[in-house]
Amino acid sequence: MTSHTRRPGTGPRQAERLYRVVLELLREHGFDELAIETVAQRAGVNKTTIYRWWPSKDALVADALIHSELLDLDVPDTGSLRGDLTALVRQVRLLLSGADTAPIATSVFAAAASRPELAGLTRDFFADRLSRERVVFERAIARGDIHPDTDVTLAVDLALGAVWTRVVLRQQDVGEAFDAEVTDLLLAGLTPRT
Amino acid sequence: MTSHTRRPGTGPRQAERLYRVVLELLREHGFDELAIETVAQRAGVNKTTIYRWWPSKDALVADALIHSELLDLDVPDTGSLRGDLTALVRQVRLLLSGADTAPIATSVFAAAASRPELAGLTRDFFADRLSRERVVFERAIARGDIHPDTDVTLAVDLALGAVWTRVVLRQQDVGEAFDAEVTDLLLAGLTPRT
Amino acid sequence: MTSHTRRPGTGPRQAERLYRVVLELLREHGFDELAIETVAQRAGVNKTTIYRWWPSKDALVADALIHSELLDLDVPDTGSLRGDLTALVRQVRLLLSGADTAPIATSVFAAAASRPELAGLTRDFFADRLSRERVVFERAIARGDIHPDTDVTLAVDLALGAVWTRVVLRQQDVGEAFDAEVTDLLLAGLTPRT
Amino acid sequence: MTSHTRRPGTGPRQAERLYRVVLELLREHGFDELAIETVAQRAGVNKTTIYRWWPSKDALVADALIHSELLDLDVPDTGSLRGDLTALVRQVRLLLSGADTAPIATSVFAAAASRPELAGLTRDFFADRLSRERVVFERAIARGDIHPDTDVTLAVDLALGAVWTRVVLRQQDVGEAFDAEVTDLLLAGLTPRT
DNA sequence: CTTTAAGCGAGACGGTACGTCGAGTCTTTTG
DNA sequence: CAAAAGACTCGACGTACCGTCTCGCTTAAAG
Repeated sequence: MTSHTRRPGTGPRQAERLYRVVLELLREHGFDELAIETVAQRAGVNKTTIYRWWPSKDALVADALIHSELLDLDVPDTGSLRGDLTALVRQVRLLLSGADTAPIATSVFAAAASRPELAGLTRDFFADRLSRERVVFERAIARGDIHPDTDVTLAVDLALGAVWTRVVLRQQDVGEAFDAEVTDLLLAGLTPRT
Repeated sequence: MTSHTRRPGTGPRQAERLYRVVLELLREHGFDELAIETVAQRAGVNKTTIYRWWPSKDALVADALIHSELLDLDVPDTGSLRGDLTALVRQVRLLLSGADTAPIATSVFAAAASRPELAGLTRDFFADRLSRERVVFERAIARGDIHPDTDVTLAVDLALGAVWTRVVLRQQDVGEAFDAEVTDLLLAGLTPRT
Repeated sequence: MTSHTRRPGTGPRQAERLYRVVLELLREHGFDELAIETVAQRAGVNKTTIYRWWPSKDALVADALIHSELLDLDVPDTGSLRGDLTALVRQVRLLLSGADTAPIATSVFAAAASRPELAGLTRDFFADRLSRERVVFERAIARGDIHPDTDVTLAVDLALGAVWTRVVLRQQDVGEAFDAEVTDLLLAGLTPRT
Repeated sequence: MTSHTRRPGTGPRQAERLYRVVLELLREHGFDELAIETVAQRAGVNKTTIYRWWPSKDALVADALIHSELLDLDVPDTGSLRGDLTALVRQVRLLLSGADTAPIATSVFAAAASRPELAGLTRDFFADRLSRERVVFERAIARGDIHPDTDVTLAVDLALGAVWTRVVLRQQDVGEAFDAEVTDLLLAGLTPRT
């Protein structure tokens, strides 16, 4: 995220290639099955070279993810809180259940539960998301759609958590309908009563 | 959960001891660090004996958890939906953040994301919970507190997911206040407007 | 050398095969180039199995040598000290310069200079030899050929050392003539003057 | 030994420093443990720089030794063969067992057994010594102390070898007495009988 | 009360990946 | 443009667990 300015010719020359392979392998086998040896082989890079630059598999994976677009977030601006919320839920749902992203995202965020180095990544990722999702709520407050004191974090946690629970814990497939349902329930809870 | 009726003298004689050790080790190091060799050593049981009865670490852990009281749920009946909901959230929160249970529950449920054998356990566990939590909502419907068509699963997913998100993904400590906040927001979403 | 009586089915089952391979590889490449991985591969044995029984390459090599006939010594009894001495020098010369034995013996004894585990082997080997060579001198003393106070160790060291120096340090090929020359000079030094 | 005459400013500018470090490290850890990487680090020189000038560790060590005074020999001239011989044996003994020189000399000469580049050094060293030790014997011959046809090489090999055997192979500490004993035995063998 | 099968302990093994070390080569930058 | 710095490949190291197999001893219920 920060771009360390290094003396030229310095730093891991094969980083790009490695990141690509890491993401591929994550997609194919998930985080647990990811072996550094495999990364090295498939990238045509020596194992030693990997260990020279990353102290652990976790660090490498974290870097690969940070470097990828996988965790990028589009802050929606549809004009209504309902539209924006639905869009947010949809994004998370796709991340956690899309064929390409699910194996990566779920296995990494899950692994983060017991791995300090990934925990950092995960915390940052969700904090970063939150700070940008906040905008959506601020616009809603400005429009008078919801109460100014709304606990944004809590709302986001409910929405995000619903997706995680349904998709990861209950292992059920859900579609667009789910986005709407979550939005509805949440909206009902947030919208001030007349 | 099903209790296989075996001819007596049949089946793993050391099961109890093993389950105890597994839970101890899960508590101390989490699921990832749990090694069958360690279980065998600490239980004073030969590794072969474990493999005779359980095909994998996952199966052993699943059995140990099923056999324990760790995942038991007390269906609350406080007289009000608010009270019941708060109690439910509280239980989950304690499970996922209590010093004794957190390392076990989070590491196992997280691991389930990529391990079929644990996935079954997890799915069953949450399905089982859900079927019993349902009662709480049925009582509320009977009392006329919420609409009869309420999507109970969705409500539970929001509540449960909020806890998971906050505690596991954001890695933040929360207390009783959180239970109430989640309950409030949810209740507001569920309660019919005049 | 001692044959540990073990409970049956106990101990390294592949020892024989490994010893054979170790000696082969020593012969082909010398001690320095000997890699445990290579031993394992060529013996069709897993690396782990080797490390289970021998703590180090040195220990394995030591065992392989002890187990072999390579270091065996034939105590000569030709009737004269000259004959016996010549035979002894000859044996050492062949050991240190024979196509089959030289790479093994020289590389191992040389390596012993800086490796405690081989040092033991080497010391024992030469001590053992000495104690048996002593007989030759005792017979000579009995015959009155040499003085009873002859320093046997010293004499042996001169003989043995001459071979080592010429063959290993000077890297010169020598033949039977050398045995006789060494014997002559030594004999002249040992034989009492009239 | 040969001092390559180079155009000034050409050639390894850090040679002196490297030689010093090599000798230090040899003294501390012996030849086997000597790593080029360590030499580079301790000398504050890049590894590449070393490889530019020396094709291998062996070559570097050989040069370092040639450049040092460690292998220098003082040709003794005490007036008697006995005195000269004792002095020669003494020198070798000190070289092979002195705290400063032993780790270097034994580990390098031993390694030479299996390393062509060091073999050259070793051969040269002992050949050079021999040619200078020869003087001692020539003086003795001139004095009529020993027979003109004396095989000098053989005599030297016995003396030198006795030290190597005792010190390196048998790993025993010896003192001045040893020098005298070797000398005595040898002298008895060399001196013509009346 | 004994006998017989289920359960178990003990020991050895092949296998995969780990994280590290050092050798030696190649490429890029700098003085 | 030569020398130094930096990145790299390669092979082996010694370790940790995995999961499997064989064999012979316990032990407890059923005859």
